[in-house]
Amino acid sequence: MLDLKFVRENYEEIKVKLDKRGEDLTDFDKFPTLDAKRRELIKETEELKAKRNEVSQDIAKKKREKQDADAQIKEMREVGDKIKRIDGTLREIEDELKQLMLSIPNIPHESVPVGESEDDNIPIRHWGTVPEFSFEPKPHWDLATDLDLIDFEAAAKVTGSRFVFYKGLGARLERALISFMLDLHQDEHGYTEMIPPYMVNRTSMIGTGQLPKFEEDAFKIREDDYFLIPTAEVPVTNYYRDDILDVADLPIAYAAYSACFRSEAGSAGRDTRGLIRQHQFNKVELVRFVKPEDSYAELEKLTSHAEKVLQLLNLPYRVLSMCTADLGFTAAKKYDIEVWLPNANMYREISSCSNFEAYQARRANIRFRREPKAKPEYVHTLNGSGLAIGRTVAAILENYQQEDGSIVIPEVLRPYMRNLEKIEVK
RNA sequence: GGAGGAAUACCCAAGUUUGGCUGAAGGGAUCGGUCUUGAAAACCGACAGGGGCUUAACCGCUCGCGGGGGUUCGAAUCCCUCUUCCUCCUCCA
Repeated sequence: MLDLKFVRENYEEIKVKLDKRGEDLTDFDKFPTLDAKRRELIKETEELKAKRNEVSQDIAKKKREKQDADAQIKEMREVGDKIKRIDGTLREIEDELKQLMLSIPNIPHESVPVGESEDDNIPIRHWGTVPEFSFEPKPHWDLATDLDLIDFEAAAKVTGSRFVFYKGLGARLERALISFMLDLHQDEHGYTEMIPPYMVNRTSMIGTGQLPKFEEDAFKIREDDYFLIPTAEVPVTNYYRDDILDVADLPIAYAAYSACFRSEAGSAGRDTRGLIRQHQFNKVELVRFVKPEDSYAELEKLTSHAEKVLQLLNLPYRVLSMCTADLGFTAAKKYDIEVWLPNANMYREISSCSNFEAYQARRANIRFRREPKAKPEYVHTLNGSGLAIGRTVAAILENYQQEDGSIVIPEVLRPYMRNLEKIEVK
């Protein structure tokens, strides 16, 4: 959510900036009228309330002195009715304005490249060497099935499409990656480990920006109005909803493991095979709460933490700066990290690192105080995958595959795999 | 799931029966000051956040006693509803 005053004072300028996102902004045109109307009604009703308060005091005094106050009571009855009418209208206006503000995306940072589609995202660095194979590299789903690491068909029977069973060393590899990443972020990067609830309420989903606009993307538990989390970002960011943090505690950093659930509405037919696009997948998510002036340096830091995972796993990747059209709804700036997949012969997203500035903090009301008596300010929030586990498994299988179909286990994972060096065909 | 009880400012806690100088007593913590070589103690003072209007700023006004709604001229106090927590029963990993 954007700041009301800021929008009021910079309306035309903001409109131009938001237009670069390619979002439909017809609702935004209603802002000046709604905003003005709201302020007018507030002024009106508050003047009446001031009068009512004053006269009520007078009535109280008269009552105590056993004097007659019927005339004033009658007058205030009318004032009360008027207040009720105005407050009713005001509530409607405020609801409408709130809905409008919740549906306006974040303003892109000035450093974000202007673009019209994902083709305009700018690669800013590459790491690692794309492996050369003396044979045709297999897709990870074939490797996983041949080695009995993952059962796609059984999951389709038991649940439906886009679910998997990890089995044996496959399950162990998944678990090794989770532990490896959590250990790295905790021990080397200073994050506090966290396992959040996998369901959240509607307010939390609004807080981080998934709702109200993207309800169809989430799985919903209808009886309770709960949602399965699409990412640990939602519960972890909302951990501090309505809180005022102590400046001395900033930056606050959590590395959260969770399963993630996505309906993948609108992606029917895309990535139907393999681990790339699942309804349920595991992820280690990095979340940071920082001082506003630090947030862009923090974004670089956060991104480097995610990159470090790939470096230690020795998986080639590149980092892209997402353009205005591909930023997502809530981010002011976003880097995607894409890992090399040999069979697909292309880079695929494995992490997304974003600076939301105060956009989420304003929605979720997360603030901090610079001094004991100072006025609270909104924190800046950031998050990034560190990393998506399923896609990391896919990348390891494809990049570390041998001609005989076996998989060499990356060295950093071996301590988590009983020092196993290789997964071989039985 | 059933039966009770509770929610007041950073924490504890009065006030709710009998609605009106309580927009909130008192204590603790914290911050500032006096005293002291320094500290403690004692004493004095500050201590609610948010929206709006106005102002150069201070001030003033409005909202605010878990959330939301209602009754009333007027609600922390009465009514409805939701949420959370506690006790007992039931169930359960």
